[in-house]
Amino acid sequence: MKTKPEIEIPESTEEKIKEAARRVFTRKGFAGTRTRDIAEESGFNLALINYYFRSKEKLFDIIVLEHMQTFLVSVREILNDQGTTLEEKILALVSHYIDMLIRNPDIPMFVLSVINADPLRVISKSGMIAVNSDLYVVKQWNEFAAENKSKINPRHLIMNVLSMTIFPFVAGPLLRSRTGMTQEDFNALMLERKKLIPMWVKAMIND
Amino acid sequence: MKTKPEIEIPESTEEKIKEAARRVFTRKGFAGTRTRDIAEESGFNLALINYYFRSKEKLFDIIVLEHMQTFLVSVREILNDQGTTLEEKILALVSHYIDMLIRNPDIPMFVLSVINADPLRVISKSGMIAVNSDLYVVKQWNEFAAENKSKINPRHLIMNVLSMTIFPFVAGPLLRSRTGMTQEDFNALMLERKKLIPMWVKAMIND
DNA sequence: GTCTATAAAGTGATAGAC
DNA sequence: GTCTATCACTTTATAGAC
Repeated sequence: MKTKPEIEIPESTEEKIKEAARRVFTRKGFAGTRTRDIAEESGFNLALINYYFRSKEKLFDIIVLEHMQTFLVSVREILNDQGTTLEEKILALVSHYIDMLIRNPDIPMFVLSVINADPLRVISKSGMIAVNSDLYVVKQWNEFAAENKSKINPRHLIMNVLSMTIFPFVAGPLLRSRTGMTQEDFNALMLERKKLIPMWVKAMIND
Repeated sequence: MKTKPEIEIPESTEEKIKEAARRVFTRKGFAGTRTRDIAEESGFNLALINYYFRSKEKLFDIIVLEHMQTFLVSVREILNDQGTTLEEKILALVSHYIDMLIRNPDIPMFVLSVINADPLRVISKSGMIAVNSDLYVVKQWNEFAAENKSKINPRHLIMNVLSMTIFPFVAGPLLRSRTGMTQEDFNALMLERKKLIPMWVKAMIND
């Protein structure tokens, strides 16, 4: 068994190409990206992309899977937490998403584009590590609704939470180009929403 | 002066190609569309596309402009109406958008993709027939806020209205593929929102 | 592993017949 | 106006040198 080298190995070529691919694919999509763009962005040659990843499509699938995971990871954990109330879950979900989206503002547009281009394919390829009806939050909501504490359709509720949280990032470039708002102004506005959205949603739940 | 023919002329070749282009571009974007796809979809030959529109890019620009207009038309009119209250404007806006989006569910994804790909280019090309600060609604809001009737930041308000109205259509394919919801179920849910969104927004305005 | 060179297929646009 | 055929160029992928 070989020992690991003592010092941190600088990023491998494979990893560098993958990162370059992530940047270019995320910005320009599959059809809009040429393997040459990725090669140039990575600082390596065209042939190396195929050496490491066999094809443009296989490399793209890897990026899609990564972004899906970024998008969905820890959501299940939040919704399945048996130690938090419904309201606390919404707060945690919104807060988690806004922090993540400020770090990765291009992901939602990318993910939605890919899904709209071919919903079935993405779901089969990514395994769709998603939110199903076994989640604790579903049981929790049913109990809550049974006690007649809210009449809002849970589909509207979840739609509103995700809409108010994610949509501003999808529409960000439009908003900024129209108002002259800087990236920092925009991020500050989004951070305000971490507290505001749960407040608005609470009002919806309580009629 | 030549007289117009008495009977309705059937759709011209030019118009048929444009409609085919609209369908294909809207679904697959600029880079993902081949001029051959448009030719096939239209039932005509490749060469005719260039005969009528000179290039793929020029044809694309026409489609973008059309969709921008569909997206923005009558919004200005609604917001500038001096005979309606703020609440009535929100109701009219949401109602108008939901009806339009049920008829054209693919437009928001297309428009947002194009804007995200190159915000400045789109705005210059489309003239961006948009909503500026001269609108009557701005004056109306300022008066409303001056009377201390609401403390909500109008940017959050407009973001919420647009998010809750438009985002479900962008995320529709994802939602439907996960829940097995049919197109009709989805549309019915959206129609419910014509009344619900203004109600929720009203609660936000009144703290 | 990484490069250059090139094959193989695809793509936007046009020439020219009808 | 509409078609077929083809040009000129791009793009993915691979072969083969180092």
